[in-house]
Amino acid sequence: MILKAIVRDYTSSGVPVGSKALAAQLPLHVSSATVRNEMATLEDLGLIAKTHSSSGRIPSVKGYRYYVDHLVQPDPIKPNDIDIIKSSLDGQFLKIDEIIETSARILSNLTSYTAFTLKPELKESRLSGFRLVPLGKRQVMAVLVTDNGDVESQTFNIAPGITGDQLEAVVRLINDQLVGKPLKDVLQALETDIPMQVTQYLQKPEGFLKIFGDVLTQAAKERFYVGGRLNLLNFSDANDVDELKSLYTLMDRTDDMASVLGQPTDHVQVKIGSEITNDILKDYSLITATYEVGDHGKGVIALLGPTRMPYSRMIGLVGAFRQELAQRLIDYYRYFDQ
Amino acid sequence: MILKAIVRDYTSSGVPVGSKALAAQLPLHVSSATVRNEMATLEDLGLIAKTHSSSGRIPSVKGYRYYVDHLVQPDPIKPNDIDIIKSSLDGQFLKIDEIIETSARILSNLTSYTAFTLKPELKESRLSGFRLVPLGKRQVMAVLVTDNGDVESQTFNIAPGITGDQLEAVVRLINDQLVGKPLKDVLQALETDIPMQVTQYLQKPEGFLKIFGDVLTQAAKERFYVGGRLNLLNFSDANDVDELKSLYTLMDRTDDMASVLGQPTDHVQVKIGSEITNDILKDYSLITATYEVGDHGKGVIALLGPTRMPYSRMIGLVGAFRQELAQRLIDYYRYFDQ
DNA sequence: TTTTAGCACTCACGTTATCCAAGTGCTAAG
DNA sequence: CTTAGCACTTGGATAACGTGAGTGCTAAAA
Repeated sequence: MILKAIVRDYTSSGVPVGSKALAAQLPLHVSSATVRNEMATLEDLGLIAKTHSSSGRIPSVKGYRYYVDHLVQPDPIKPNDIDIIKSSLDGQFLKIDEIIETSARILSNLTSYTAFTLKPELKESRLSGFRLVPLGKRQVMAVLVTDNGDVESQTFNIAPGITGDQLEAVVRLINDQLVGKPLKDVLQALETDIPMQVTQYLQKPEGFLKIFGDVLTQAAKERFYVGGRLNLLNFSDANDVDELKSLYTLMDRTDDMASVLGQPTDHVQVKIGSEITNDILKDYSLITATYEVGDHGKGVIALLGPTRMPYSRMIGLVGAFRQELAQRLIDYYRYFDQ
Repeated sequence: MILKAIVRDYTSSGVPVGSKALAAQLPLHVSSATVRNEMATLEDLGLIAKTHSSSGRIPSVKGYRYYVDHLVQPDPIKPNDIDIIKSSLDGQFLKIDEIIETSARILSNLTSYTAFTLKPELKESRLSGFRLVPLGKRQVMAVLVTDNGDVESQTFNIAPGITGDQLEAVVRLINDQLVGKPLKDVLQALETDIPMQVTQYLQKPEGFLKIFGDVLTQAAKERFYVGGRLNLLNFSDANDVDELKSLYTLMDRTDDMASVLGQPTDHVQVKIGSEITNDILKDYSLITATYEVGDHGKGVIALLGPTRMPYSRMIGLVGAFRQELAQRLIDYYRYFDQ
């Protein structure tokens, strides 16, 4: 009960909490001396710590962990919040990416933290088609489609002397050889076999290979959205510019972030401080959750905030949001699939 | 001479400069008392100011202005810098946008400030083609091309019940009625005539209209790139989070930034502090320059830094860069145009 | 055995005092 | 017109001090 009160107090006030204030607030009426004794025990257990020898206590990572695992009860979501979520997700979306991106924004607005969303994915995607669409005299658009329904495109200019026939031959080559293969394999083929084969049709294949590689890596990337980047400025207690910089840099490295999020196993999962694999985030906490979209796979939402975040509220919020989002996406697919 | 020395000193040290240090440094050998007298005059003229009653002097906006207009001589660019520029621009680019984007990055790296680049433009662009490319069962890609060579595309899902014929009819409608018109006019037509006409072919035209509107506004936007956003953290002396936030927000508002940059008339132009139209930037300085790409129009590069930036170096750098970039683009066009 | 009152002790933090270096304006002499 | 001299101002760094919130420990009470 005391640990719970300490966590609640500290996360809401940010000030180390002392025995007296605690005693006054507890449902039990015991004196501050009693509380002090208990606190000493909690400290021995490593659940709380002092900032200096005569300060109040703050929860340690272990303390937060225990709180989250055994004590916290998620706040029921406020009607107001659920309204905001519902109405924000209510728009007319013509592609899932829009919904996912909007989700990151909603979640960050609601919490004043930074939110991440990953598009639902069935499995590792495979190449299902590649095309070159001529647009003008020299302009061509490369379009790549995966079996997950992701589309990636890039326009580029082609060097003079290359004919439409040549391009068609190359496109045929790609489609014949690579359709159906996982993108990873295709990327690898691009390093090995493909260049040689393309030389049959193009004298200088570099341009084409570059563009093909670009759309390919683009498509192979996780569909990853960030909302509320600027909120980092609020709660990054460090005025340390360098730390902020590396944080921002990290958030733009899709791969790193994807590995930080991992594939959460639980519905809602909390990683606290040093539990996060990435060192840069060792003073933050991360709430991750999956959302499942029927047979269209599952995605991830996540929330990054200070270690001393109000967990009960945030866990409740993320829990509610994952359900709303899943529902919204199921509706989306129901409409377009049929 | 004294003003010049004050600006040079202050921009490099950041500390208000006093009469004694100044006297020691000047090519003339006069005493500090003399310098003090002159400084009093400069202050009366409003060219320099004190931070407090017994402090050294710092240049005022007016002082910087005078310095930039009459005293500064741009540093010749360092061989090292020119190498960096040349080699960074030397890559294999298949589209101008890549070059422009890279430029922003180079410029920001070189200066540790924040850089902006605008793609060269001939004039206001006009719609030169619109297409819908079917990709899968329900997926369609909308592609819009302007006469400036800009391509904008979006994929989206179409509601069941819409046939290929219907879409083709709509595409024909768009192309018949709107090709050749300035994008602005097209955007306006989208508010007025078009919706009604589209209803002839689609019962629920909202989806299509949304996507068409999206690619259209996207294409109508200035092609605008920012490099070194994070550098703002270095020199924003304000630890004021809110100010930083509004700065970042501003930089993402393409329209606002475009209006801040204006269409510079001179080759290299300097706007200091409150001279910048936007209030948020009143404590910063902006160096803008145009670069001309033969008959492919002209673009803008810009550098945002603190008011106390080393102008001579920055002006020299931007001047050199605009030429390198122009040359690089001319080469680019020469290769792909022929 | 558990709880409590009492008390000496610790430490961060805000306030105040003090000193110092760097600078200024002004006056009178060169 | 320039300069030496001097009294005066100011921000910033450092130390001294008091205060309040908190602690641990001991001994008495429950």
